[in-house]
Amino acid sequence: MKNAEPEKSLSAKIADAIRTAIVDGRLLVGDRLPSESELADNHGVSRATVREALKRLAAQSLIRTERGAFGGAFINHLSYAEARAQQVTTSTLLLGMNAISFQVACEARYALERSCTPLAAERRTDALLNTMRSEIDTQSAPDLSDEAFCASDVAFHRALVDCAGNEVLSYHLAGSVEAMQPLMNMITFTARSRAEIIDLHRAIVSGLERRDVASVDRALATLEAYTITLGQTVLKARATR
Amino acid sequence: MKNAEPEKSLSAKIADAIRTAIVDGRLLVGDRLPSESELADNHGVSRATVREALKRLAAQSLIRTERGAFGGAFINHLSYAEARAQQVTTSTLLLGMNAISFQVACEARYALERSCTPLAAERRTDALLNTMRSEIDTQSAPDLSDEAFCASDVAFHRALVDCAGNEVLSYHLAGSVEAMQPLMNMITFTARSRAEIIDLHRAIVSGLERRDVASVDRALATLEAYTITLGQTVLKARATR
DNA sequence: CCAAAATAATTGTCAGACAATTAAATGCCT
DNA sequence: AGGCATTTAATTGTCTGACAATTATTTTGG
Repeated sequence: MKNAEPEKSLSAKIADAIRTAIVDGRLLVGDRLPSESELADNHGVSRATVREALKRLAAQSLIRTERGAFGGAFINHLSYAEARAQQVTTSTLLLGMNAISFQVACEARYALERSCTPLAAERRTDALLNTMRSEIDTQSAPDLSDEAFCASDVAFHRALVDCAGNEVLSYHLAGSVEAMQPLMNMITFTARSRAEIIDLHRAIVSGLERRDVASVDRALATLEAYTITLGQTVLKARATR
Repeated sequence: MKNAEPEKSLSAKIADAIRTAIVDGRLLVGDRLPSESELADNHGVSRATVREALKRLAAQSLIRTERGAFGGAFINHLSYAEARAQQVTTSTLLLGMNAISFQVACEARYALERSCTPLAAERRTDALLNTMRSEIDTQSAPDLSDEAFCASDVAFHRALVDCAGNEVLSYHLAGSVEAMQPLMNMITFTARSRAEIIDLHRAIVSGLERRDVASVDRALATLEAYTITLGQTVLKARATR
């Protein structure tokens, strides 16, 4: 039986070896890898090949490199911000490249978002409620562009998610909420539809304030249905164009 | 005001430029990038630098490269499998590196998982229910290792998530479910605790079969509470060791 | 003792070369 | 003309050696 694998390049193999060592815990945060020259000798390849492998790992935020004496490649501490950025990129591309129906994407996003309402109602802080109110104000400006409206919408929902007071949850939801933005940007929001959305946003804030889980959930369900309707309208208009 | 950025390398800048073009849709799936030599000329850098940039993009599955005449770097179609693999890696590392309490991770995971029960009850298929039953059988083997038990547990929950019949939802939940496995592997499952978990798994399958959302949700809530209890027991035992 | 300069280690970049791979073009034979 | 083998050209993969840039440490000079 021959090799079924599509013959990875040396740099890919070396990157895989190091990545596995990191994920398995054989290399710990802060550990320094050998210098590029040493790695090249160890693996019997040139320094250029080692560098390509290290750049692959750096692209995944697994390592960072420092120049100068006693510099080198260090196992990176993966912060929430980095992890979130990567997840948003991946999710955005996945949605953008796979001809996913607006409805399916929307369904997933609101299903996930509604999962945090019980925690959010319990733990919401005044600071986050104020953030949400401030975004509602932004959204109410009559001369706002559709893109700015969507951006504020994302900020509003991020604050909602953050209300759950669970960083891990916020991290996971970041991808599902932010990756929707390009799809949302395709929608032309009329004054009427903006008003509807803003009303629902107000209902969400009010529900959280009163710790009324059911009303928040209801508002989100209505928002989901309304958003899907808007999406379908856009698609229909586009089809007959 | 000086540059606040920590002086990115040329290869990072070039990678960023191409990545932005992909995310913004200026480069579409299947498009071919210029050859490495052309890119080097265009950007006024050496081929080695361009290659490092391309390897960064390849590490994120944004491009693939083909050798030979008319080969080159092509904008990759990001499949669900690739996106999921990346998300699992990122989530696993995030959980492994951030001293996240077992409780917080568990809370997030079950909150997300419970979000798909309504859809799962509505759309569950016989095939997936059988998968879940088969995993329950696996889990019931008395001589199963803890690791194998956890692996089967993950497979069970993946099937549950897939019941929702929404690929986007499955993708997002893959990270939260699979990234918990290393944490779960730290738990020593007694015969007693396995029996409890298996009973709850049976309740979940039965609830899905009857399309009884409330009973599935109840079983998941119980499972969450029980898992957190188990985790705390392990931590306590470890602290007094 | 302190500050300035030299030193050494290390990554970042470059230039040029050659090997390996692969699609297309060419040539040859029937 | 058609099919098969060979050549060609384009392109990525890898290697080598060099030099620039950066930075902690060491040395030197006052």
